[in-house]
Amino acid sequence: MAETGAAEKGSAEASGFSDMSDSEFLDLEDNQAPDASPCKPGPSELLGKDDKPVTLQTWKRGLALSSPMERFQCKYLYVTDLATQNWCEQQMVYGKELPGILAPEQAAILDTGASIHLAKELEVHDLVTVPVTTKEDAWAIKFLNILSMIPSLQSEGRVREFPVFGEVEGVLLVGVIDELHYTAKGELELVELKTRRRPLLPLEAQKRKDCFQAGLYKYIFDAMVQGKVTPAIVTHHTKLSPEKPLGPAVLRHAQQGGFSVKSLGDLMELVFLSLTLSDLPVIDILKIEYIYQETATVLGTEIVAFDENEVRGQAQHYVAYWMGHREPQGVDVEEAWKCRSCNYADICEWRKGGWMLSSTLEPHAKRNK
DNA sequence: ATTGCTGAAAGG
Repeated sequence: MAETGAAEKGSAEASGFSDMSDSEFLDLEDNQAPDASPCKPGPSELLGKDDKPVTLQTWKRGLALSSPMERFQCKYLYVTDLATQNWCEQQMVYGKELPGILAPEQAAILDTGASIHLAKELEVHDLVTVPVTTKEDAWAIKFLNILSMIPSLQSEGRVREFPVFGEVEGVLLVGVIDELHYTAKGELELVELKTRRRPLLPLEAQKRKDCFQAGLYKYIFDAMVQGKVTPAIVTHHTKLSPEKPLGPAVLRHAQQGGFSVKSLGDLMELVFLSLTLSDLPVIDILKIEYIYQETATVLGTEIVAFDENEVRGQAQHYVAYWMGHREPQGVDVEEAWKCRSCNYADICEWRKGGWMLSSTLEPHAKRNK
């Protein structure tokens, strides 16, 4: 009785999925662990929580292999993984190693943000619960969502929670764009909504992280509509089986949406064609909106200047950690204030050794002051 | 194959 589930977000007008209850979806959200991630927790997972003993091979796979990508057993990364890395890479790593230790008040803030995002989404989509058992099913839902959203965007001019995926510096990056819409001028605008607990403008570090996140979305979305994200690339990273039969609920759903596909491979080809032949432009404008959670007041808006080389350069730096090309690093001394709100501050190796040491061993800086 | 598997983002 696999209780796996996925929520399909479809436009009511475009696909006629309007009459399904969303209560099931909400229950699903409540039961979800806060730190879901495409990576297994790593070492702690290998200590044999079921009856099976830890084999030498498993041990080696878990600990001796070089790259974090392998150690955490990830096939892909989330866009938010890299964004979190931008905030503090060391904190992101601890988050992967020791998941699920979030302070209650932090969790509450995230929860409120998630609710506001969901409410926004419900303004333009209906949520449909589709039971899935395999990862092929789960990806099929993602693809069906794209297939229904493209015509929605082109006819109604707006979609929310648009799935994106693409190869960035050798790894597959997966994410969801908050909102895409056409402006009055006919430009395609991405909106990244950020809700805030306090009615204050975001600090530079916050903006930097959010701009990077938005930039990554554009980088991936543009690649998708330009035909650079092929079914072969996706299957290569995810190890999906294009010929594996899809679950009955997923097949039924595809039919209801008017898509005659018999396999995941068909579906991927269809998505590829739809992305490249629907006259979708690249994203023209990147906008970040900061909203006060309590009153829904807009605190600030950032229009991000997209610099492809800049985004790719940053991505390259973060991916280098995942590939095992370099050790993780924490924040610079100037940003040590971030540690105040970090759950891992007291165990942080970077704090113990790294910056504290390097800052006291800077003879020139000391003497010149 | 003994060899599996993953909603992304939620904010600081």
